[in-house]
Amino acid sequence: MNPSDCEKIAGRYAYDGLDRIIHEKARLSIIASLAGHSEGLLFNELKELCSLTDGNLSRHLAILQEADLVQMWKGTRNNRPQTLARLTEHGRRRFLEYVSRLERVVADASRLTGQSGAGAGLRPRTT
Amino acid sequence: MNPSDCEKIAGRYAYDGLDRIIHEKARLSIIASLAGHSEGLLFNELKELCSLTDGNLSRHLAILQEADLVQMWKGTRNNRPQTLARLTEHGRRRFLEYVSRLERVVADASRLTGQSGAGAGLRPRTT
DNA sequence: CTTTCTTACTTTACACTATAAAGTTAAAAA
DNA sequence: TTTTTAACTTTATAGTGTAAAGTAAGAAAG
Repeated sequence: MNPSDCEKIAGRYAYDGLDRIIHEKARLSIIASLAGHSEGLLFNELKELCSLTDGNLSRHLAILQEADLVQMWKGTRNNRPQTLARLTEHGRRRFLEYVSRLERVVADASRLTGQSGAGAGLRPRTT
Repeated sequence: MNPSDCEKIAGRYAYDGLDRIIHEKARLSIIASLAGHSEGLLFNELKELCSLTDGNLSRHLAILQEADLVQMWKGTRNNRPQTLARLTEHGRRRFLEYVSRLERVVADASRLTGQSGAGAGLRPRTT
């Protein structure tokens, strides 16, 4: 196959690998935070790092836990309940997979630079 | 500020710049396709490249047009109506901006490689 | 020439989901 | 013992992605 042909194959830009659960902005924040902190992060640390509200963070963590991407640990610090969140090994792998797909998006985008278009003689839509 | 401190600042992983309109998977597909084809793409070409249904593509194109990221041109080929979609200059800029934020996500992720965690002596949650 | 078929979309209705407001539990302070 | 604060959880809602149904117009068939 001619290399330039791959531009035309069906699904070339479908980005199937962009895992829905990870792709959501808030959860991407959470997972990226956790990826950089293998020892885990406390609920409030995550809240700050990701600029999320309590309820929002709680819901997304539940979704991530459900999907076995994140593991939650309950404990106490200074007689206060504390929740520690950590990436699971599965979550780590899924995230790395996700990122490798992201890299393709970025690579596709670099193709944009330095292109200029030519008009096709069609009239602009009126509706 | 110590470089290692930036890991802790509030909002460090909020990824505010991840434009909601572009971030959506289907629209990211569409925009990336268009970014690589400055001459524009026909409705059916986009449909194929992004593996989207007619209705789906139509809705997302309308949203992108509304946001002035994509421009639509109506014309005819072989006595058949044809719609050509193209990135606007504004859309091109917003996409490049978006991609530069994506690159940060990818950069953050590279930090993941080669880290191993240590347990914190907390018990696994039971609920 | 008019009926059916195909093409190229658009509109609509539904199911899903992200979000924040309200609720809960328990320790600490007053 | 009442109030306040901390640390979440649950719930209600508004918003959104998706596919099924709908539309318009040219082409083919009879």
